[in-house]
Amino acid sequence: MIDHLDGRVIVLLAREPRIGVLEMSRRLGVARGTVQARLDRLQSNGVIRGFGPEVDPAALGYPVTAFATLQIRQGQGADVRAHLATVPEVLELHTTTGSGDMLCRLVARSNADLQRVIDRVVGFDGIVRASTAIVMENPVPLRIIPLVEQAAQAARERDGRAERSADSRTDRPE
Amino acid sequence: MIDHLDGRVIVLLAREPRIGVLEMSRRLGVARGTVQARLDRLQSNGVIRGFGPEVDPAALGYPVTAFATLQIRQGQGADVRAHLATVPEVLELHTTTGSGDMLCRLVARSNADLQRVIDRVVGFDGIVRASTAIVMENPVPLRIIPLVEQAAQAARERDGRAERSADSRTDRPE
DNA sequence: TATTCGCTGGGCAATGTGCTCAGTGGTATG
DNA sequence: CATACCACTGAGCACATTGCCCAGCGAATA
Repeated sequence: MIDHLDGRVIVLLAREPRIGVLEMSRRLGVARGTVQARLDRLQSNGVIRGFGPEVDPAALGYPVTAFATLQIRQGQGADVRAHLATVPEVLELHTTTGSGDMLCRLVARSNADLQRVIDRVVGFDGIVRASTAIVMENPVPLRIIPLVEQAAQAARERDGRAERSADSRTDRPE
Repeated sequence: MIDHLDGRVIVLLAREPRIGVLEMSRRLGVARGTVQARLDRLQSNGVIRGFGPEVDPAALGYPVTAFATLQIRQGQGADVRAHLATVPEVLELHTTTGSGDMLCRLVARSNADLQRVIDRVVGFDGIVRASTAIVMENPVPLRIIPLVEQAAQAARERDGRAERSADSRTDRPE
């Protein structure tokens, strides 16, 4: 999937997002064209979806986050999805196995405002029941780097010794 | 919190992340320095946390996503948090109100692999029970733009008519 | 009225970008 | 074994962008 150099590119990019290709090539000890090519490949692979700004809902005035588990009336799934997509406070929606049918992440301006949001969310015919859990703390914010490092490490071991020699040239660790 | 111009900056940045400040200023019809200043302010405000690459776990070889609700033994919260932070497959962790005590997002290489991940997650003393919901579909991937637009619109209405005249040129308020 | 603040529009040197090229060493294919 | 292919290197080039400076302007504020 991705090799060790790819991993280092991603990690570096995650740490200093506004870094340029040239500076990256210097840090990684490879040629500029190589970094360029890796980046292009990672993006066309879909490994890197984009570089959108990470916006903090709290700073936007929505400090309350909650997760709602929804039970859907049979056959209404598509309508419910479309409905939820129109609610800006619904940041994310998944269909799941288990007791609930859908799980969505909500934000609101306050606990009181959350009531309004939930009313809007469940105020739709196909939704039978909703159970909500308000987020108090977020000890591990959404992260990907540990997984990238694990994937890169796995690649290193998979391609293993065969790469070692080339490795010392193309993939020097920092 | 943010005004209309801030909103446009964020939306534009979300749509074309690799765009430069100069090109932005052209698109938005304002001076380069203005965009520069707005961006700096948004970042120091914490509205924009960063521009980290968005990595797709599926493309990394982790196509299975799940949400686990954990029940924690009283007083073991801190230990559990520390434990979960060491598991790369734990992408996110929240403490919540409601029947569970924590909610975490997991990824795995397969359904079978998910078992391994869950075993690792719950294989820790402080965790009493875990209930897992596997994600089937993701009709609304994590998004923020609708919320940004709503916040920007709210600002526009809040500062309202008073700003109208200036608006067409400077797009001010805060 | 004087001050402050945000925005404009311009100019400047330094830097980075997109692009191209030849050369090299591994790896697969015939 | 020879060949083609692929990824990487290192270099060069024209061009655009950046970071930084400035003076001027209008509106809000004291």
